[in-house]
Amino acid sequence: MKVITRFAPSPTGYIHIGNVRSAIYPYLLARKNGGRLILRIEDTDRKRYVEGATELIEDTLNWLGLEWDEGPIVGGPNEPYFQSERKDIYHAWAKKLIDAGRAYADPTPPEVIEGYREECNKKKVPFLYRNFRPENPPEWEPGIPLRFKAEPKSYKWTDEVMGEMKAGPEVLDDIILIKKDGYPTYNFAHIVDDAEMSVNYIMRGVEYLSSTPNYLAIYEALGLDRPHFVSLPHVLAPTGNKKLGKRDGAKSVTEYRTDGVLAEAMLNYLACLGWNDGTEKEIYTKEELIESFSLDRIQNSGARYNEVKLLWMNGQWIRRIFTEEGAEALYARTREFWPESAKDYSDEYKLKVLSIIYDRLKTLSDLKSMTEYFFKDPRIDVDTLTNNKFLKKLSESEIETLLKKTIAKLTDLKEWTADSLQDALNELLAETKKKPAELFSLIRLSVSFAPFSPALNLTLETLGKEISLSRLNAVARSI
RNA sequence: GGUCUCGUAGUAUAGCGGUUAGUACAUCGGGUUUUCAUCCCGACAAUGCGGGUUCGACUCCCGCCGAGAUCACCA
Repeated sequence: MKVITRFAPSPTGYIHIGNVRSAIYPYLLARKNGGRLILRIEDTDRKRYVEGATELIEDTLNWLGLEWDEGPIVGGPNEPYFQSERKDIYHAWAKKLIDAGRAYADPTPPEVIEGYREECNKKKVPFLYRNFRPENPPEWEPGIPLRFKAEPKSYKWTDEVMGEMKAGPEVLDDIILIKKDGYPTYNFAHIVDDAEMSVNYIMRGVEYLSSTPNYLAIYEALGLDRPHFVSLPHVLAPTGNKKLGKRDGAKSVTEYRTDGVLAEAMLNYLACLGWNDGTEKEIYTKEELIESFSLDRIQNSGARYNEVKLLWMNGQWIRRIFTEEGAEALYARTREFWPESAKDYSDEYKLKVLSIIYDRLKTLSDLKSMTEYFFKDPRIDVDTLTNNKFLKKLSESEIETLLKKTIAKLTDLKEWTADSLQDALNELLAETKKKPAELFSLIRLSVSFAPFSPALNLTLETLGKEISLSRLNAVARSI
């Protein structure tokens, strides 16, 4: 049987890291099994609809490389893929239930229903609407909610993650199928759509586990085959025990993107949060994820989101792309991350800077603060020099002497390469009888005034002879 | 409150009746001619509690405790 699954988000805002995982797993399942992934937009709640949210979802999926086989943009045999455009379909299916005596129009005003609920709470008995069914329901027509007519019975089913499940009649109730505004509820719409679209694997958060018996009753009443159910555990917020949500300040996937997190790292981290293949492998490409994915290794308890590990993984990916795909491949992804001052420099120069700094990056946006001195003369601050832990035992005149010797040595240097610079630096060390910590710190700080920088010979080589010497001279004059 | 789910170090996890309970992130220490980072080495650190079953339980069963989900004309 061909696997057909879907990602069915509501366009109510951005996609954050807590909910993008329910797109990743269906994607992996579909690809692993040569199946299909459908993207369906569940926009039946007009009050929560956010303009532009659909585009944001599509954009996020594209960035992560989660391409869908059917849905908005790409189309497919089951159009339309927006629930708001499928009203007629839901009404036709609702008719089937009405004709079978399994649905009824319910004109009861919300306040009255609320009264029933309070009454039950007061008596400490569970509130079940089926105990309050209206005596003579009218003919169903638009403007009146339509309810399912539940039969109190027990259900058993299998959840691919949670295992064997069962529920008694006490959870079955007359849920709303079609709202007063004519739009279907999620509870009804997803069943109809999944049936129409031949979806046979439903992956969604565990919060739907408790509602499953009610869905089972509807499948049954409609004579539909049950799909496979896959409940995905929640991603928990960094603190507390709640699922990660926007109110915890859950960042959108887009935000991480602009902060210089690579799509590969994001996909890798999120896929492995709550799933593993049983090996000790940590870094997975998308293809490796597809290859090793399996439902039975999805964790059944919530996993806490840990940004520190995401950033570690991002560093791993930055280095991996550099060493395996090449400096240009990494450079191609850095365009919007350079400091303003780098604007007029050549690609060649920036590529050179990137190749000596890349293994220090946790995110691409670190480039902004870490490479400034390659593009713009740093502000000379003598205190930084004299307060440095290696330099503070040197007197100002000693510093001046060392700088002069360095300038003389480098001025005479014929060839300005990493190797010749290293040789010259070593000679200076011998001639001045200074420790590397002292001499190198002095030179490093004089040309960069940065808290850290790449190996000294590489920094000087990249900066070039002219700039290196002019910066050293400028510092020597300021002492 | 009813119903359901979950419970290995701070975090993510491996384990599937017999292990010195493994790995990664984090933390701490050390190494690689300066710094920061990478890389390498090392240290710290866990089976929620109580009963069973068993020669033996993290692993199977029961109870408790703790955490979460759900009980909407939201999805």
